[in-house]
Amino acid sequence: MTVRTRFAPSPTGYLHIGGVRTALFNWLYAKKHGGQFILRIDDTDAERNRPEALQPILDGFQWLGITWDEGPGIGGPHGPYFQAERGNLYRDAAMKLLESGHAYPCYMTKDEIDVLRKQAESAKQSYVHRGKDRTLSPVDAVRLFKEKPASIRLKVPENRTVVIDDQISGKVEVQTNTINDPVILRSDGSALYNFATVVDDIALKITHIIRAKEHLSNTPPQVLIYEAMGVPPPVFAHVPVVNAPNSNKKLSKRDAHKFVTPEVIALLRAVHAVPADWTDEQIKKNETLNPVMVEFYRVMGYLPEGLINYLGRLGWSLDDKTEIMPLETMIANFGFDRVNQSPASFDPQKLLWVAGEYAKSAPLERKIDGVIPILQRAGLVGATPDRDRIAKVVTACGDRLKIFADVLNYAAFFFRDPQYDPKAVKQRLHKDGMPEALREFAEVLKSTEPFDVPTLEAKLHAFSEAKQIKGGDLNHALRVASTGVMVGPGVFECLVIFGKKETLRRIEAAFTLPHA
RNA sequence: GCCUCCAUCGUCUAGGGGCCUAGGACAUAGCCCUCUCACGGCUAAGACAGGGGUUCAAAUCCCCUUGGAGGUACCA
Repeated sequence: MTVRTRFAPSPTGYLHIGGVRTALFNWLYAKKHGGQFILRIDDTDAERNRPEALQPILDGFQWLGITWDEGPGIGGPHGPYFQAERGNLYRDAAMKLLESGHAYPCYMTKDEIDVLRKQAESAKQSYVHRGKDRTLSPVDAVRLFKEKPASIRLKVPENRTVVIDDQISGKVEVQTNTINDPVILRSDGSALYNFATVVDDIALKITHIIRAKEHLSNTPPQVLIYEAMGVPPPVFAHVPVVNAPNSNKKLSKRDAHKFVTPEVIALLRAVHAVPADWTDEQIKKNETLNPVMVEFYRVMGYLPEGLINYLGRLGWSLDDKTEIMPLETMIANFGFDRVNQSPASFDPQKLLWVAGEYAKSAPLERKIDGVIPILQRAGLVGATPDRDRIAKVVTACGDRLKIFADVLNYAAFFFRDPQYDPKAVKQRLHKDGMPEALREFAEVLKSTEPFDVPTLEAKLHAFSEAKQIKGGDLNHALRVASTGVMVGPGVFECLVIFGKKETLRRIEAAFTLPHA
């Protein structure tokens, strides 16, 4: 039997980090066993879903390389893959359960149920719903339902223990006496999640249900539905949830705005991810550009493999020391035995480190491609950028580029005039004797040939030795004069990229800077 | 309230009775490298929630307490 796993996102317009991690585990498990990964769209909740909100989710998966074997865009033998289009299947399944005596139409009103619930509460007992119509014979139930439609509830068997052999949580036992007769079909004929998901998982021949731990308590009623439908339940694996950074609270969409800190806002503005005239409040309200969503990392220039690697290691481990591993290793070794039982906090700092590790080994062309849109958004290069020059800049930046947005921190001055940092000017450029030394060294630069790193380096050494000044000081002054800031790639690398003429122009311009 | 699940450094984790005076990684601090920053190297600090058992031996098994999470919907 081939392994079939699935992920069922709601089309909400954005892809949540926690959801991606769950999807990834499903995908890894399917890949590892040569099976299929299915994407099913959970769009039954009409109020919450907007049809146009599906594309960003598909785009997110595509960016990450999480491919699906059946689902939106490609179809498959068990479609449709949109739950909203499967309503009749749910109704048919519910009718079958009615006919087989596993379900009943519940004619009790909300008020009646409330009275019972209150009674139970005042007696300090928990209320477990058992509709009074559950004793109807199947024939009567069907007849009655046809005459007078109502919600349909599953008949939960009495005095039994439902055992779930969860691949991650272990054996979980629940007494049926604590489970309400769940509504499986609303009085308007639409299906409830617990029912729709089981009907679909059966139809799609899902063999392994890998989902977030929060669904563990949904599982016993679902197992009962499988039973009522006469189908053996699939294997369950409930993955612990992803918590917010440094927190023991679930990373949720609801709290997403909390992660849009002043630093994040500054970051988003820096990479021009949001229109310049947006207020902080508007940025906070934006749902997609938020550190809880994958789109944020795409915009900031994270390598998708890095995100995958990080997410794969969140709640799962290969061994006692491996942090960075190629996807093939992850696929070859993924298993429930090494998935943790407790929640894991999402750590943006560690993600950044992982991203940096991937950036180190990324091919130059990839980095150029990654950096261009960011430079374009910042208005630093045009529609047809000079790839050769960007290649030089990216090479000069080296390991400093952990994410592509870093290009703005380290290399913006290559694409515009220096913006002089007052502190740098004061400390480095206007240090005692430096302006004079720099002026003399500029003369040396004029005659420097070839204008390359070794020659420049040798000239500076010779000059500072002859003038009895610290090479470092001259170096710093040269950096500030030509780049405006204290940090960046090696000075000589910068000068070579500028070229002699531009270098001299920048130094000359720096002499006009006022003293503090 | 009731039901279910969870509990090792700030964070991600290794650990499934003796290899543990608890290992690795991120972050933090210091030193080294160095023209700055980043990278790299070295070092430091930092955890078995508490209490009972079981055992010659417990981070590891059992129980209780505490803490946390999720559920308890004609939400998903």
